[in-house]
Amino acid sequence: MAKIPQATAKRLPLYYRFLNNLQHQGKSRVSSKELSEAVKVDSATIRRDFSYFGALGKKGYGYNVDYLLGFFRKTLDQDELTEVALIGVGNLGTAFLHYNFLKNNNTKIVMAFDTDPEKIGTDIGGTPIYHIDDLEEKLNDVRVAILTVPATEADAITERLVEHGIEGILNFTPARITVPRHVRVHHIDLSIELQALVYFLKHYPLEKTES
Amino acid sequence: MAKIPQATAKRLPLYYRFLNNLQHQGKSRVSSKELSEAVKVDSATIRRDFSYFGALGKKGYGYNVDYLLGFFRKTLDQDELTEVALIGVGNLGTAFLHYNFLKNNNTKIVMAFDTDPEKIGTDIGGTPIYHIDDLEEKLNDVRVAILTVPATEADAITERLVEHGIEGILNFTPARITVPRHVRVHHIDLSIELQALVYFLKHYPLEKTES
DNA sequence: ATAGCATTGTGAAACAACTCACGACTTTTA
DNA sequence: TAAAAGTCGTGAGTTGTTTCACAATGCTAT
Repeated sequence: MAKIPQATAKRLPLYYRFLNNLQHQGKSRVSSKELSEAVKVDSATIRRDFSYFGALGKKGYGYNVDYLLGFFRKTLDQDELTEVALIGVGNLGTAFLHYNFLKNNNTKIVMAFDTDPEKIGTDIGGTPIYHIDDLEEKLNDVRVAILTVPATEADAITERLVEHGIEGILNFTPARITVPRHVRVHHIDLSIELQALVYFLKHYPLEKTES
Repeated sequence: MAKIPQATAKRLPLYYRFLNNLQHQGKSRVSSKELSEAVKVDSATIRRDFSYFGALGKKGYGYNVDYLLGFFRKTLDQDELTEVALIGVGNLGTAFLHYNFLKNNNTKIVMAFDTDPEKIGTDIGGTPIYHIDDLEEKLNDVRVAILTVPATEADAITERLVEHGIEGILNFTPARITVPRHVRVHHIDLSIELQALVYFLKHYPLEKTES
């Protein structure tokens, strides 16, 4: 399968989720136009995105929901479960643990780590919480971590994760962590997101007109 | 001031924060190369970003931290405080309320809303929590909202926010909310971010080499 | 002073993503 | 069966962003 643009890849889970909803509603067909309105992505972009996987639709008809969904399930490895570790069970971490039950997910948080003795040994939503000291012992072959610790801890823990052979980190701390090139890091910086929104509001006025 | 590329605008808060750190450390000069290593952005990109604001550096020397910082302070409206309302005081919402105290921020959450009677009337980190029924009464001229409610509530609350004249929404629900064109919405979908990371890990192998 | 070094600022090229617009084909309607 | 309507898939153009690479210039050391 040829390489898909990254921008497209980021939209796939969105499409997948919506198609799932449609299927549950019993809808069997959908057009790029309908999809567009629901997920707020231009219909031409949606058609282009789908076209990277071949001709999935029928002219004059649209897309068959079941077929499309089956296709995405394979493509997104929706069958295969990726195990994830959560580091840092503060408010943000806890939010993730509750999120965990979200359907249509090929990922599962299978363990969490913290230092708070109140939390160690308990579980949240079925996910056990271990002491961070036991990281190496418990981690086994988990390859993906969500980092929701205080920024000051980020570097030290990253180093341990890398040492253990982690492959991907979803970093919610403001620290820009340093990793070897074979480790993929996605940064989500909540403070920056808010500041960026505010900046755009002030400097990039939107149209005055209606929805 | 001419329009700055959006990609650049999103990086400004990052630069700003790091420069602030440098200043606190007493450093008075910095090069694009150093900056690059710290924030993980290519040094040419940093120079290009800065160049949109004019010639801020000195060849052969780098940038003066104080000067640069002063410049950004103005540019990012760092003096002006933007008030923000938080809708939904679950785990994620609570995380934001604790975040609130983050320095170097031109934004402040000044009120929060929920339906849980346990929470109404209390405050978290100094931010009062009101009942969502009182949204219109309390909101006053707050123009920006962070939406951390269950997905099922997203549309109804969005409508009320829009009706009240909100200008920007940072949406953490998986729902793709519908708003008039003059309202700016940024979506942050935690589940999608995780799935995208996993997808990239499987389909976009990184170099084997060292950091 | 002067030589050598470091670093910026930017033109131009490369890359990535989005959007338009339309031909081709299918479905629907009458 | 024929005409009309709907929708995909995509070539080509557009826009936005990153990166290269180097001349210009100021800094540092002696």
